[in-house]
Amino acid sequence: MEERTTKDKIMDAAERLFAEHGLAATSLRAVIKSAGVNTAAVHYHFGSKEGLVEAVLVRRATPVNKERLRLLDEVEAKSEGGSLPPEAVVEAFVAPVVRAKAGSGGGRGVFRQLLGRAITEADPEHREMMHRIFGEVLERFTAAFARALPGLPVEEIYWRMHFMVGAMALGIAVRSIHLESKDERGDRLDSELLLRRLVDFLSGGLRGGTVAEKENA
Amino acid sequence: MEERTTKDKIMDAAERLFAEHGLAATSLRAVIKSAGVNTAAVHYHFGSKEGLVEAVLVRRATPVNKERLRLLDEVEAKSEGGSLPPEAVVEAFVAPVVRAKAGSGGGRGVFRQLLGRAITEADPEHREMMHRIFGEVLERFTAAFARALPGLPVEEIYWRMHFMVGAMALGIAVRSIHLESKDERGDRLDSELLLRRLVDFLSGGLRGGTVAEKENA
DNA sequence: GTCTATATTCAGATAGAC
DNA sequence: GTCTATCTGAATATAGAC
Repeated sequence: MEERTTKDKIMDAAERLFAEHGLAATSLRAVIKSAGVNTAAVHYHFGSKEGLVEAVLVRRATPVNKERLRLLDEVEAKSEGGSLPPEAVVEAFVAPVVRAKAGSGGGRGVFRQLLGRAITEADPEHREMMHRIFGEVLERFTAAFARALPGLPVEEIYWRMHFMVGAMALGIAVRSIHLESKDERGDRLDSELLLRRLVDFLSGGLRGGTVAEKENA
Repeated sequence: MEERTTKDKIMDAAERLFAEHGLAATSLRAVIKSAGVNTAAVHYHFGSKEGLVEAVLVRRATPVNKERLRLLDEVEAKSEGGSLPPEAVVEAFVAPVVRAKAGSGGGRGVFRQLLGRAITEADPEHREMMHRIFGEVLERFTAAFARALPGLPVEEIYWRMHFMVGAMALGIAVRSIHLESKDERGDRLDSELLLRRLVDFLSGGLRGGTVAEKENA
């Protein structure tokens, strides 16, 4: 199978345009034109624009989530039942997203859009989609953070995971702005630098004091 | 002047709809209908949809930024030329946003949308607008963080401020989901709780180690 | 400053032949 | 599975009377 199917052509074009112009601002017409496929093909293969959006997101998120869980497994294996280093868990959570390669179409751009959506859109349908895509990973990491940070209430962990996601999202967004003049090698190096900065910041945040402690003081 | 002008009616309606459905998803038609004004009034007063968006954002951001600078002035005055406590600077930066009252139309919702936009939209026009609205405040706080965290390179401060903004944005977004069943009193209390959680997390993050330190180790 | 009416463009989605 | 042609609605924006 050398041939890129119509479905793939559509997803590749959509991903590139979503990353570049945003989800809402990208029309199916633009996707169709860019992919060089027939007008009716999108509805035939994906049913609706939302269907296409989800398909594109899932295609990128699947390997990223798999890598996150693989790294977390490694960290847990190394700990041999002892304590988990918070930095290592943070890194397993963040690194696969930051490193998601631009590849053909811009995986990072798609994640940037997706994470931005998590902020702007609060409707139930959208939350369901996010849960389908990230639910399992979030549960696994919530448990891991609970182990890495004994004594921190689960509710606090829940909030801090959201703070982490937000910080990561804006980090990726800002980086995408600073990126235009870089070649692939510079891109790679910048990824690692952003990752180190994020891990430092987030690890420090996770170790911060808690409201409860202050109330008891 | 008891009368709400047409301009105000439009801005109030737009703000409510922007907060509820998002900027892109809100049509001028919906704004016009909700405000009960004439079809051409929006273009007459604001020139375009973008003009309306900016007017709404500026109206909310102005008092918030003023309050941020007032709080920062207080913190700096208290320090009397000595060291600045990072937590106090963080709180001055975050509190006015978290506390922005829903009022008539949902100030917080508008900020949520705006911050989401900061992530999803990377086009130059949009960045210019953000700079017009937040540039001055960001410069003042960059300087304050530099004083509060001596030894931390300016570039690191720059990145950590972005991480803070992202964490704050997702915190506000998640809170807006958990909010529907609360009355005004519960709303107020939750604001303060989220604020404490954010300040704890962000202060911890600011104190985190740096890439440079690790490279020199 | 405000109104009605409308121009113009483009969106998402479908029908039905092949 | 893919094509052409088109429906239906909605978007932003403007013209020109009052």
